[in-house]
Order: sequence, then structure tokens, then C-alpha cells
Amino acid sequence: MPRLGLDTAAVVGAAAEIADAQGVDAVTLARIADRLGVRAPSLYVHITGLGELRRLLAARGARELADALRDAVAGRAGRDALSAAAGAYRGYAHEHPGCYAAMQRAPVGAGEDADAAAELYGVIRAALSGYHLRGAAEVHGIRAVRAGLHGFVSLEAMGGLRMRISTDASYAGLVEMLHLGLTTLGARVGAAGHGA
Amino acid sequence: MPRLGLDTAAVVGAAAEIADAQGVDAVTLARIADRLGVRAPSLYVHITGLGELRRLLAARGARELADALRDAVAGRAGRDALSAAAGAYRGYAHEHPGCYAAMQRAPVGAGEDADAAAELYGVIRAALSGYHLRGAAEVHGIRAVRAGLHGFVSLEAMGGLRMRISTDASYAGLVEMLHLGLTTLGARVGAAGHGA
DNA sequence: GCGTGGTACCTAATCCTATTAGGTATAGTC
DNA sequence: GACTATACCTAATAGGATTAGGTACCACGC
Repeated sequence: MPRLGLDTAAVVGAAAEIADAQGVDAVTLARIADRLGVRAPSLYVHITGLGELRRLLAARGARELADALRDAVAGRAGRDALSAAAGAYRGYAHEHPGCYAAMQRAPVGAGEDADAAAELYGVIRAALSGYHLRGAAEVHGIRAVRAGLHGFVSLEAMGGLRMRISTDASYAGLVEMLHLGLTTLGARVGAAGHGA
Repeated sequence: MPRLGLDTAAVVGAAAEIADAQGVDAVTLARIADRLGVRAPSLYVHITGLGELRRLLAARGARELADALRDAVAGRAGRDALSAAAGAYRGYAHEHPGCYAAMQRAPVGAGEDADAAAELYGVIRAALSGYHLRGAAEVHGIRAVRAGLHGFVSLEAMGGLRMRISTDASYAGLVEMLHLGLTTLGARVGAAGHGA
């Protein structure tokens, strides 16, 4: 029995593959161990338990999603940046359904996940910088965008969009609405700024 | 051992109470049986298994949510109806976090859940009737509203909205954006209609 | 009022998952 | 070339879902 030299990242990686291929519920220690060529108890060398593993998986998903958004937004601004971010967001959710779902299961606590969540928040914030939102309005704007994008892909993933109408077109319409809303929000902030 | 005269609804009801009080993951047959004063295997008289139970729980949630929305929207129209529906939607999610979460876990299939999902869709559609959307635009509008509301309460539930800014205000802003978007969508449809 | 059948509920047992305890041998270090 | 740290192992426990196979309650017939 040669040592395989596993580490926490390898375990989380195997969990991610299983999650994406077979769904989050299929992520069991037994299956992960099997995929890594190891017995289940051996995983405890690298993780403290299933709970931590799920948190790590969620954090990994958040980081990957943040990376995808950063890449998509690079060199773009305003509506263009919003559109690119929205496309990348949905793209990630489609390509990594298990990891995306894992992010929803594990409530954001402290530590690893909080960092990843903050990173994701920062990337979206940067993507919306072209709308010149400040203070509370910026937070409201970011929340609205996150709600819209997350809500859409979440409904899509749970099979909730059943009408025979293009979901691509609906998503484009949603992004359009968000653009309109952010623009209006920005105009208000601008007006208030001038008045102050 | 007197018979208790349980039925499927009672079992699902117990599951709902556990889900709301302790989270969806706490919904186990053992706990349900305990709450009902019965042994776990006895539940199989009323349900075919945990899978079905979760589907029934999701369907129950969708039906309750639809009822809440219907009540809230009754006698209102346009922006008023949207606002009331949004408030009721978030209210239900807050009061019944477990049932709401259960709706996301169980992918909508056929039968009971599909009916409940269709009912929910219909209620939201009725709530938006004041915007005079037709055809694809109506579907896009309904989807945008569902995405926004679901996304917001979902992020809220997973502890994703951590900035020290009022979530109530953010939600109001989101609803405002949706109103603006639906109005714009309605205007376009109206213009297209006249042109045809 | 009394047998009779359907079935709500039971116990016992199986399988699967997570997790802990304690051993073994491998990989790197002096 | 011996030594220590530890990656991995087997064995065992506990709790969950589920199946098999009783037992007795309840409603119905007469």
C-alpha cells in the first residue's frame, strides 16, 4: 500500500467532480474515497468531517465563480461588464451544477467561506463600478444583481422554468432589467450627489 | 397500542414543522415518527419513502406560498399587486424557512409538485396582469420576478447578505427595479401591438 | 353481540453512511 | 542505516432508510 500523497485540495477536488457529475447528494465520503483509491476513514487525515468538506466545497465554488467573473469582466465596463458577468455567472452554474448547489447548502460562516464570499462580492462590485453607485445604493444594486442572477440560475437548475419560451431570451431580459434599474439607481445617486 | 389514525397529510405536516424549526436536513423519518408517537417503519404505510416525502413537502410549500400570494394580491393591481406579492413571498420564506428550502431541493417532476408549481406560476401571473404583458414578454416578466424574489430570499436565507445595510431597503429597491422593468417591457409590447 | 377481514402499527433484521480507536508501514531526516 | 512522523489501514459503533413478516385494532357483515 504505497502512500498516495493526498491533501485537502485533492479531497475537495474529488468531491467537486462527484457533485458536478452526480449531484450534491451523491457526495459521500465513501464515494470520494473510492474515487481517490482509498478507504473512507483515511479521509479524516485531510478533513475533519463531512461538514467541513461541504464548507470547503462551497468555498471552492465561490472562488471559482469569482475567478470566472473576473475573467469575463476584465477590460469591460458599464452594461458590457454587467452582461459579461451575467453570462459568466450562468455559464459557471451550468458547467458546475454540483459546486454551485453546494454553495447554497453551506451557510456562509467564518473563515475560508467568508473570504471566498467576500471575494465574490468584490468581483461583482467591481463589475458594477461603471454605474457609479455609492454607499447604500451600491449595496442595494449589488444585492439586486446577485438576487437576479442567482435566482434565475437557481430556478433553472431546479427545473422551475417550464414554459416553452427561450430561457436564454428570458435571461437577457432579466439582465436588461437590471441594467435599467442600476442606471436609474445611478442617476438618483448622481442627482443626490449634486444636490449635497 | 391504539391506532392513531395518521394519514399522508399528517406525516407531511410533521415534516414541515421539523423543517421549519430545525432545518431541512433535520427532516428524518426517525424524527418524524418520534413527533407523531410512532416507529419509523410505520410511516411507510402513508408514504413510499423519504424521496416521496420530500416531494410532498415541496409541493405543500408551493401550495402554501401560492395561497399566501393569492391573499396578498387580492383586490390589488399593477405596482401595488407586485409589491404585495413580493412582501408575501418574502414573508412566507421567513416564516417557513424549512418548507421554502424544501422547494429548492426537490426538482419539480410530474404529478403533485407540477400541479403546485403550476398553481404558483398562475398566481404570480395574475399578480402581474396589470402590466399587460403578452406572449413571450409575459413569460420573461414572470421569470424575472420569480428570479428576483427567489434569489433575494435565497441569498438572505443562506446568510449571503452580510453588509450592514438594511435588507428591507434592498428588497424594496429590487421590487422597484422589477416594477420599472415590467413597465418598460409592457410599453414595448404595447408599441409592438399597435404596430402589428 | 360476534366472527371476520383489512390494515395501521409493531419488532427484527439488513444495508449504507459517518465517525472513532488503534495498528502498520512508508517516507523523509539525522 | 535507524528513527520519527504520519498517511493509510482494519475493526467497530451509532444512526439513518428500508424490507419482511407478524399482531391486534377497527369497521363491517350477520
